[in-house]
Parts: sequence; C-alpha cells; structure tokens
Amino acid sequence: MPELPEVETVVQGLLRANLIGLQVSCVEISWPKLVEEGDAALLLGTTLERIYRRGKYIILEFSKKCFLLIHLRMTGKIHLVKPSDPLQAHEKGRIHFADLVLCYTDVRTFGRWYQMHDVQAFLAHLGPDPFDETFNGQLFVKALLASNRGLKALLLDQSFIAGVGNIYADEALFLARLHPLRKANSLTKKEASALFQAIRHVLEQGIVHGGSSLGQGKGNFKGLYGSFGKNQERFKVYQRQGLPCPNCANPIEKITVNQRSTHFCPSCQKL
DNA sequence: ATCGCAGCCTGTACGC
DNA sequence: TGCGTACAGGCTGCGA
Repeated sequence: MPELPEVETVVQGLLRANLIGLQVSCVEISWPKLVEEGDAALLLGTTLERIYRRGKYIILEFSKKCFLLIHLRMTGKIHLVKPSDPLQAHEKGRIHFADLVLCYTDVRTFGRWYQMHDVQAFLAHLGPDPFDETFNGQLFVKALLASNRGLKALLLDQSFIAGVGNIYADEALFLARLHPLRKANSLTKKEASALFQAIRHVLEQGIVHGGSSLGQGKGNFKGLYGSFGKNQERFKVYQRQGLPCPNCANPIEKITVNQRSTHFCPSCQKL
C-alpha cells in the first residue's frame, strides 16, 4: 500500500534513473480512465525537468509548465522498461523518453494520472507534508489541539497531514503510546509533540528500509525494479493482532476505526 | 464538524 | 481441486 515512504522510494528510484532532461517522444494510455484530469498527450515534446513528491502524489514537472501527477492509490506501480518490451500485466499507460519507457501498471485500477499547469491549485486541498521544511512540531500540536476528531481519523485525513496512510498511522500511534480513538483535543502538549516525533520517525524508518511490502501478492508494493521493501519486518502493531506487544507483551488488538483496520496495544495505548 | 457507508476494483486467503 | 465469500485499503461523494 503506497504511503509516503513507498512513494518516496519510487521518486528516489526515478531520480536515480537519470530521466531528467529527456524529451517525451510518445504517450500511450491503454486505459482511458487512468487520466482523470487534463490530457496526457500534452506531454508530447516536453522535457522532464523535475521529479518530486507531495504527500502521496508523485509529481513530474515538464517544460512548458506542464505537470503530470501520479497517485498510486492501492496497487499502482511504476516500472522502467525498454520500448521493445511487451505490454506488462495490468499495464494502463506508458511514457516514452527516447529509449527509456516509464510504464504504469495497476491491478485494481484505483490509481490516477492528473495533467495540469497549476499544480499549486491542484494540491491546495492537501495538508502539510511531514517533511516540508515549513512544517514543524509547534504547528502540528496547535492543529491537533484544535480538532475534536479521533486521532486515527485525523492522521488519515490528507487535508490534515499529507502522506500518512493506514500502516504508518497505526505505527505512529503505537510509538507515541496513544489510543487511535483518543480525541485530538484531549492530548497534552507533550503527547501531541510525541505524536509529531513518532510520525516523522516511522515515516523516516519506512523510507530508510525501502517502503513496506505486505504479503506476496501482485498488488504488493515493489520498487522500480521489482524489489520488495523491507519495512514490514519492523512493524510493531500493523497486522500483528494476537501477537505480543513488543513493549509489554500483551496481545495486540485489531479493531475497525473509520472503516479501516486498526491495530494497537490496549495496555500501552489507553483511552 | 464529524462520522458512516457505498463505490471504485481484483488478487489472495480462507472455509467447506 | 475448486467454489464462494470476506477482506485488503486511498479516496470521493453522499447522507445523517
């Protein structure tokens, strides 16, 4: 499930592939619904100038102020292939850069491409990225204490903080020793600050270990060249229901919060 | 303001 | 072996 660390892993892989400066020679969309906004054909003839990330969006900036944003949602993947390579399984689109091809596949077809010129406006609904230099613990604590929502719901809200998904929300709440259903405005400043640190920590660890890959399924996260991430081996609570808490050895519980499976230690994370 | 649910999808794991 | 079913989760849109 691509969350911030998985998306960052993909972006870093793309940067290492030396795509910057290459010109788009051909765009193929094999599943029309892939492009939800704009027209991917407008990329033709433009040059890739920058690759970065905001929240869970991969941002490809081309010349002529042309942007392509890719959201992988659940099972979207980017592969680098050769022009002569056959259609990949579940392939939905590809962008040709001379002799290099960025190929997009998606088993469940939730992922989308968005082409636009005003990327700021498009991303205006997103909350701060946890690694944005303008974002800090003080701002986060202030925002937390101003909300009456449950912590898990809040962390999954991309307009509150961009990039956290179900896995890292659970891991961050465990690290901060906070119950997923705690109301945000019930936190002390110290607890809120601990949560900020915990979010950054689990996301950093995710990036360091190349993202998280669950199970062995086709929909599973892989890097650009098909390698699995290693971060799932470090989960403390996610999908560890019934197993001993690494902190107190009591069994981890699984509940449903906001239609999301939620894993926590009832003895370390009290309401 | 906040929550709950359906919908978008298909592969996988499970019980029988 | 094979069938049916539940489940996985990012996000939007809708209704309560």
